[in-house]
Amino acid sequence: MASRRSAPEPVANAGRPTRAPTIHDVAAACGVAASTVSRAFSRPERVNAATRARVLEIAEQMGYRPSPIARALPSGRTTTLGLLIPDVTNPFFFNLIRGAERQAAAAGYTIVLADTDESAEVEATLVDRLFRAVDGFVLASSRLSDRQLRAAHARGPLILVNRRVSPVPGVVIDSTHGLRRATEHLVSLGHRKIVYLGGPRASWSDASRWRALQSACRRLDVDLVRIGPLSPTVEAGVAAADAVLLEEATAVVTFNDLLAIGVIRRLHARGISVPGDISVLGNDDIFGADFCHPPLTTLAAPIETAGRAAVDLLLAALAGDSAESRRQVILPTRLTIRDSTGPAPASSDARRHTRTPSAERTG
Amino acid sequence: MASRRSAPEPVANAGRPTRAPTIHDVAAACGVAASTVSRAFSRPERVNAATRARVLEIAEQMGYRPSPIARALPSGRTTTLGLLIPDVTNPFFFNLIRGAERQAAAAGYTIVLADTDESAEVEATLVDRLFRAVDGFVLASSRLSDRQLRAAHARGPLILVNRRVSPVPGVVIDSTHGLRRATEHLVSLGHRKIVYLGGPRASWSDASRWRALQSACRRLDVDLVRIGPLSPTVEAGVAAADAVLLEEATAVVTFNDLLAIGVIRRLHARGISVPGDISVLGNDDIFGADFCHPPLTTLAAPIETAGRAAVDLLLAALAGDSAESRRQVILPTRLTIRDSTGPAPASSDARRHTRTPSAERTG
DNA sequence: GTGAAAGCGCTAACAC
DNA sequence: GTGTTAGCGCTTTCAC
Repeated sequence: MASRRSAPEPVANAGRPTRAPTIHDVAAACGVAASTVSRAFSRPERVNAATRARVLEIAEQMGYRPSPIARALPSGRTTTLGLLIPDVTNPFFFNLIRGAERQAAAAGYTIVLADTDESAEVEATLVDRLFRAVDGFVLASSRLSDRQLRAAHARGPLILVNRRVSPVPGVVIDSTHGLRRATEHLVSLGHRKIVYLGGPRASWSDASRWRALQSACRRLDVDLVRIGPLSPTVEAGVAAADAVLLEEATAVVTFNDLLAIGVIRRLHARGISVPGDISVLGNDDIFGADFCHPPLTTLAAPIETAGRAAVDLLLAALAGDSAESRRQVILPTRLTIRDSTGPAPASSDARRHTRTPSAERTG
Repeated sequence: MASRRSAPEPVANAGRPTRAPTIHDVAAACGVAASTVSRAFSRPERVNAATRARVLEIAEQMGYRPSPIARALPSGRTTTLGLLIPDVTNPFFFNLIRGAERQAAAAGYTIVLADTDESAEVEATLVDRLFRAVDGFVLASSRLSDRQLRAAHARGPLILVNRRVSPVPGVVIDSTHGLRRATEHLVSLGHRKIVYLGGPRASWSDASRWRALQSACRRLDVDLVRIGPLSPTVEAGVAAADAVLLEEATAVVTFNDLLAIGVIRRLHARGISVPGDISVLGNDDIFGADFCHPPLTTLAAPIETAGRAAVDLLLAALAGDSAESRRQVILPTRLTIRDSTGPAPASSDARRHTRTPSAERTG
């Protein structure tokens, strides 16, 4: 927003800003060198208390504000962190953004937010473009390849969220334990066959959840089938619900809550009761999971904590704390039982709705 | 993320980045002057096609990326837009952020996102701090005073969302018409007394909605009382529900959907039916308004469009289009009828729940 | 069409 | 403790 040329007189020409005062203007007004003004702001302890006070006061009077741009050029530090998200409107990321933003702000850093539109190509372009403009990156649910991520990490500080690529530091939400609890929960309710509604193809979380669910189901000897990959949206859930019915399962676990909400909506529309006929279990516990109908049983993911932790790791890396910055933070999920899961229907009931799918589809 | 000193050799020292190649490195490798390399990137038409091609190719090979910081210093342009939001976790703003982000990205701009934590002071500090780091601001639901906003506008490009302060350009969502429709809707259902649950004290939208509701109620001769100011959250809605009952109204209109969801939750907990005993009408149509229980009748606000429009105005201002950049965009809301509003109960019923509030409160 | 040179506003040695 | 002097990597006149 800097304009140029004109002198820094306090002319009130609204809209057409006058040149903002620089360090030199302040220096001249104070009768000191520019470097002293610089120090008064960035290294206050290295300047005489009296002169510092005078400099600060006059600077304040003149309306002087240090230019972050000019400051960043010689120092190499922008006090800015890049946060890349596949889809800013996915509610899953809201609290991630919040956590990251809060933690960054607390440390005097500003967040540059960009949406990669679920595209590896866009993501790569953004990393390239922002590389010199930020001190480091937090990449949430990155769609880049392992190779690309390692290369980016070699170029500068980089933290991954929900992705694990050695040796890049990161924070992952581990659903392994939670999905075992979830499976036990379903089995205890009499469910013997589960459908998993998978997430996006390139999603690390999806792969990880699928593996965890497979292992839990094997151990507990329950049938498991997978449908997907699916876009992690309500609409995709609506569209997948009919396929779920064809599988003749009594329970469905979804990659995320959005899919779960979509499935429930479609099942309701078809007159199928949740959890009476089919139990639905989500993942993430997003905003709304507690007030949808029925309230969703889901694996709560501590995503705000993850955002905070990612920024902490990044700040540690920037501070040169190599031990801390090599860490992998693992956050567990927590099974949150609400009303979308219930006892499996007696087997005849369970199948009534799915035995004649073609007839029902026309309804 | 620039490091310094070391030569730009392609050493594979992971984590410790080598100095990134500059325009001078490329120039040397091409046997041209640095200014030619500069032009090849920023003014391609002013350089011979052949040399341009060579420069671009060698630059690509060397992995050269222009530094946005260094570029911004002499040019004064950062190709970055500041977006300030009172609360990034408020779902109302999600689509605003999306709209702004998409529109900015399409024009090659990057969004710097900051959360003002609903505080005028934090907001003022952020504007100050980011002023020289961005080309302009979009302030959503600003908590600053009119005076502060005019001053900021005089310093540089600034667009307001959901706030109207002449002569600062902006986009507002006008609920006047929508609230009249909403009131008619309620009156047609037999409601004669409405409670309005107000939003934050400093909210322009709240004042505007209150005025619109007053005028609609006066015209239609229905009783209207106001409760608030309230924080625009589910929790505040829960907490305000009991006070609503004391007013012996049959309908409640809330500043936003979050409050509506909170009110409904508390009413349910008390065994009061929505819309059987009381109708609830929200504002905004946020994510979740369609799948909460009962689905919310609400005034849908085109907030993503607002985000897009705000960035458009800002880009116009940056392009020096003074006509366009002085515009006020007004976006209407749309009454979306779902299931949280219904016929007013017969008057004896309507009062049963509120006549003995102290007795009920203990239950 | 291309090069040389002078900054943009600040930081960071290095003297004094 | 403070001033002097170089830059940081790029853009931008101004010559040629």
